[in-house]
Amino acid sequence: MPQQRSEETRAHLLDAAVRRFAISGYNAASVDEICAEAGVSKGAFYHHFPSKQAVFLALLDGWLKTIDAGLESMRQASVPETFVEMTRLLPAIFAAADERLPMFLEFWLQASRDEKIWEATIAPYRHYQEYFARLVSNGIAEGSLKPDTDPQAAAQVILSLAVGLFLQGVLDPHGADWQKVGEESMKILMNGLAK
Amino acid sequence: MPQQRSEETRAHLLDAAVRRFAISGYNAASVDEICAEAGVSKGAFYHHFPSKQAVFLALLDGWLKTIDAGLESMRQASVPETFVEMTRLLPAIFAAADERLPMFLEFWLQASRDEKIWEATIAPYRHYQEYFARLVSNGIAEGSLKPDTDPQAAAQVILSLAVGLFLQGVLDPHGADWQKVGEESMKILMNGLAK
DNA sequence: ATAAACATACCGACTGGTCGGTATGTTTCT
DNA sequence: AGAAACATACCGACCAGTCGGTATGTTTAT
Repeated sequence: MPQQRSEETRAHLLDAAVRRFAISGYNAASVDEICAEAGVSKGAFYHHFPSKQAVFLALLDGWLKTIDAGLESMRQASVPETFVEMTRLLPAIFAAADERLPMFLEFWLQASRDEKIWEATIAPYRHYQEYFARLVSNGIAEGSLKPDTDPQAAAQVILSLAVGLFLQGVLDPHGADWQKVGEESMKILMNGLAK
Repeated sequence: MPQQRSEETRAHLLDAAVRRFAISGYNAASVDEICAEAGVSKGAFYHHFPSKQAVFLALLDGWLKTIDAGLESMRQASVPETFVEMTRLLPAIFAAADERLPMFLEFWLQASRDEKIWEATIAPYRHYQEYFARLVSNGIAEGSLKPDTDPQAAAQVILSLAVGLFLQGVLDPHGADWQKVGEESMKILMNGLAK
């Protein structure tokens, strides 16, 4: 019977890793720490994962899939109004991050210094920008958006705003009424893009 | 006349620290590394600074002063148009950061986990938000801005956009035409806020 | 049926290396 | 002389990853 615990142990390790990474950060959280929290030995850790980075990448992969699933279900819900989609998508994209965003950011920083890791982990995020750019293009074609809007740039602005909002919101949770700021930012964005 | 080359050595250490922090990051850059780049010994380092963190705080302090100076000179230039001030201020605020932003972010992440460090280092940034909020309030009073705009929230949006833009621009320098994105974001922002 | 042969899951002591910081010099200026 | 301005050697803690070993399975040959 203990033989069958394999998957369970792996799950425990992943779960413990999330918590420790979220609390201490990717670098500060030691493998020993994670093992202690998972209640297993270091041997078990290295039996399931080849390295510390591998656990993080496994977690990251899971979040990316969650986000993609959210994006897909949103696409299938087929709300015709592009702006409504936009405003609903921004929270959805970051809902899978929440308190885990700081560790993701920490990893982002390290990845930005290592091109191989960057390409393998962060670069895939770029397709969200393409999605927003398409929404903007549709809006222009429909005539609901200002015709001189650059879709690529606008998409970048939307994503930048989202990143900035959540970055400040997560790292400075007591600094502002983020609910209100979120609504206000959407209002400004929509006013600025609408024809 | 100060004894020996004390001030010069200190300057060399600060200069070396900036470069190493920018290249390797705050944590990864070791004190030995910084000393080697500065061409002095570890003893010299700990003669001038009580700790590794102290060097970083000294650098941070310098940047904050640079930013404040830029803000002040901008205020004295007394451009009456609030929006013009705004669009000019955003680059000014981050001009002093540029390639040093990643290490600042790394420190930000660590500070967010330690309230004392946070209050001493990051919290003072909040006064920029007050400044933007005042600009928005003025705009509403003048009648050039939508009257239902929440100044605090709008200021937060402006700062969030700036943070998001520069974060993406610095960390993903090849990802977009950041000049164009910057202009586009200002256009959208101004359109969204103007009455 | 069962024992031998093998595979998987896990343990925990240990290693090699790193790094912030310190203790103890030595030199140089006043 | 004596204090400031360094230099050098070293300490102790930490930490990712390794490795020999064990316990608990599963498969295969008889």
